[in-house]
Amino acid sequence: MAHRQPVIAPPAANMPERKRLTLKDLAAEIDVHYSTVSRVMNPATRHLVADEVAARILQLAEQRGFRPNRIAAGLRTQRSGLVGVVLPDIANPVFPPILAGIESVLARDGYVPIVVNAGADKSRQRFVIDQLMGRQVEGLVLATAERDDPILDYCLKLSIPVVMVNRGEPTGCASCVVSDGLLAMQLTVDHLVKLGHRRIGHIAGPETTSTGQQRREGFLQAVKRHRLRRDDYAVVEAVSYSREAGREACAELFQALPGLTAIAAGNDLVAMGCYDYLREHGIRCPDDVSVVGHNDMPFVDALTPPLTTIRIAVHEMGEQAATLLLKKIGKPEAPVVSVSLTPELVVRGSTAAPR
Amino acid sequence: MAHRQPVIAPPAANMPERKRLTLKDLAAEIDVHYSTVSRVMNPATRHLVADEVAARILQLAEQRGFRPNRIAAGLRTQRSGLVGVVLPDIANPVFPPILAGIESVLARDGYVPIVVNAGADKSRQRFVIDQLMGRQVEGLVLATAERDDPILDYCLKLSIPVVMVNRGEPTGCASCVVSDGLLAMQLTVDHLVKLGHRRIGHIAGPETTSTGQQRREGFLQAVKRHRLRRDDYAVVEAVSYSREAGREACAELFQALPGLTAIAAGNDLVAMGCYDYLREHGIRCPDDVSVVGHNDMPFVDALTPPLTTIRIAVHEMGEQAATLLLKKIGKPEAPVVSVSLTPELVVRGSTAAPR
DNA sequence: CTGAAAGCGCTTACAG
DNA sequence: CTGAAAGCGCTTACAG
Repeated sequence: MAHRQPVIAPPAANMPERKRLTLKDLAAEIDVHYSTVSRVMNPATRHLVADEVAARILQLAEQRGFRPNRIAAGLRTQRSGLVGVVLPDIANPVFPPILAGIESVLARDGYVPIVVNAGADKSRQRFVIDQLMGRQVEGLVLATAERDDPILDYCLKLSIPVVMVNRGEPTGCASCVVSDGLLAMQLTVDHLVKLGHRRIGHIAGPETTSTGQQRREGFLQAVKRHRLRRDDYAVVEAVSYSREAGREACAELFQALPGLTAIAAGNDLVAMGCYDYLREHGIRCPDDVSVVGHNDMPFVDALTPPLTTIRIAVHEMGEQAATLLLKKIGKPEAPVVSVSLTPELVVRGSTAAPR
Repeated sequence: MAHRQPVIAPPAANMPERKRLTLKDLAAEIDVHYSTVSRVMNPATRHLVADEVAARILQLAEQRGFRPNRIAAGLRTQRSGLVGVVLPDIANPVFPPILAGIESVLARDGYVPIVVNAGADKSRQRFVIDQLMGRQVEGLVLATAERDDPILDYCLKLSIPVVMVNRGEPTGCASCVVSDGLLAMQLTVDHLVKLGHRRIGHIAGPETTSTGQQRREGFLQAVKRHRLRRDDYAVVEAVSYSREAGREACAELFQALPGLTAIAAGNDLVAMGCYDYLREHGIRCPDDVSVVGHNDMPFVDALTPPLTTIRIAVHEMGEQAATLLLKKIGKPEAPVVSVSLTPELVVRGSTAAPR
């Protein structure tokens, strides 16, 4: 039912058919050269102009609502003020806050992000990056990184500043900012063990992602540190970070580790898949099995039971990524830096002592 | 714990320190005029060039990875290929899919969105729009619209193509695409009445939003159509679309309409606030009170009980908005159009017959 | 079919 | 302190 309503008023013939103003337009009005106006509009060169003249120009510009054309300026200065942000899937709730973080620090330096949803397909990602390059972005934030990602090589070959966010790449060829997955799993397992659990499964994220790998590693380190016996823990891999994959992996995990009392899920979506499985099989959480998530997505506190999970510093992640990128843009020989943000365990209702 | 790792390899001195290629660079290599290369790079003018020459140029361009500078082209053609998207809050889960929808249709025409998080403050929104204007955006998608929004006037004065999304503005000065709130509430109340409810409350969104207003209106129409008695329904207003405001408004509603058996919430967040209130007061849902949300946000099916709600065509909303905007950009005298998308009731576990 | 030229709106040495 | 000029990388009439 898409109903249309007709035009209310015909386009007024005398509408302010304003061609956008230019330096020349303003200059003509005050009878100075347009280069003078240019100097005044840029705070950094303003001091080159007599105060009185500058004031007059500024006032006129304000009054006319003049905004210098950044595209023209960018062409001349070879700086577009644009940064590309490549996302695998904007609908994933981790990304909005990361984006907000990125945007907030870019804005401080007059940069603006172009956000593109590139999906998981590498050739599509490459296409999208080409587009971005055509638009003269000065740098790229990649949230799509995988192990041995060809896209990263591609960017490096393009010699464009890049930073990876959320997922890293262990090669040290480009900066990245991630949440510390080793520590996260450490916190998770510590919590579970302290509650008394001795038989714990982990549902890992895909091995192609750095997060999946690192959390798996962290889990393994943690159970060993607690001297769990080989046959008292197990890891299965979810084919993707999704609820459905979580449900399936949960079934597998019960096969692999019968009698388990706790699950460390690869992320919150996977944890929700565990909830689904448990409910279907009449297994109560946390009474029979405890579940811990990862990410602290919005509203996981409203699940039943409220999900115990790892909170990652997602806004901060975006800020750091943008900061690093800006630094790299300003100084291409800036060192490659790998930032690892400290996560935090949020204990809610999905974990309890085993029976 | 932000640990830094040193540079792995020093920047190779012989790195492809590639200045970005230009038309002239390519032209020089094949010994044609750069205007010829320009004609070839643009599919629309390609036919002007001899096939053999065109093929050679295309091949070289491909080989060199040449991407024409869209900034320069934009300056020359006065078309930036940029569209601004102004969001009140990107963290709100309605927006990501809208954004995805917008982006997908923009991409078809070679446009790209610049997304800015402008918050709810009008002067900040104006600032952000000024920024976007400076970047020569060709049009604006506003997701921030309110009743009598001064920002809309501002855009109109700027005479830049605008379309509003998610929230509308009844003045008919600019196109908008929204979900049909009247129908939504109709569906909601029909469902509740059919279950046997006769004492129904509505928690409306803020009156400053078109959605809040329209849904309230829809609720009122629907209860009247069902001939509910004046004292068998009530409306209270939540100060914002948030869980906390929902919880507070829910308390008020129980004051205003004691013995109510069903709540039509202004949106899912508000519905979650109702869940909170009910739980705190030992009122069971749906046994004692049924709750219906609005939006079908991700994961509300995982709440306990799974939320009955109104699904809005959120991706489609973005697509339509972008389509309308592109049309307006191409033809400024295009009529103002108001698109209203049909919502759908999704029945889950939070509604049942009253006891 | 191809080249030469003008110009989009800026910035920024270079003179004066 | 201000002006005049060149040039960023394109597109597109205009000639030929």
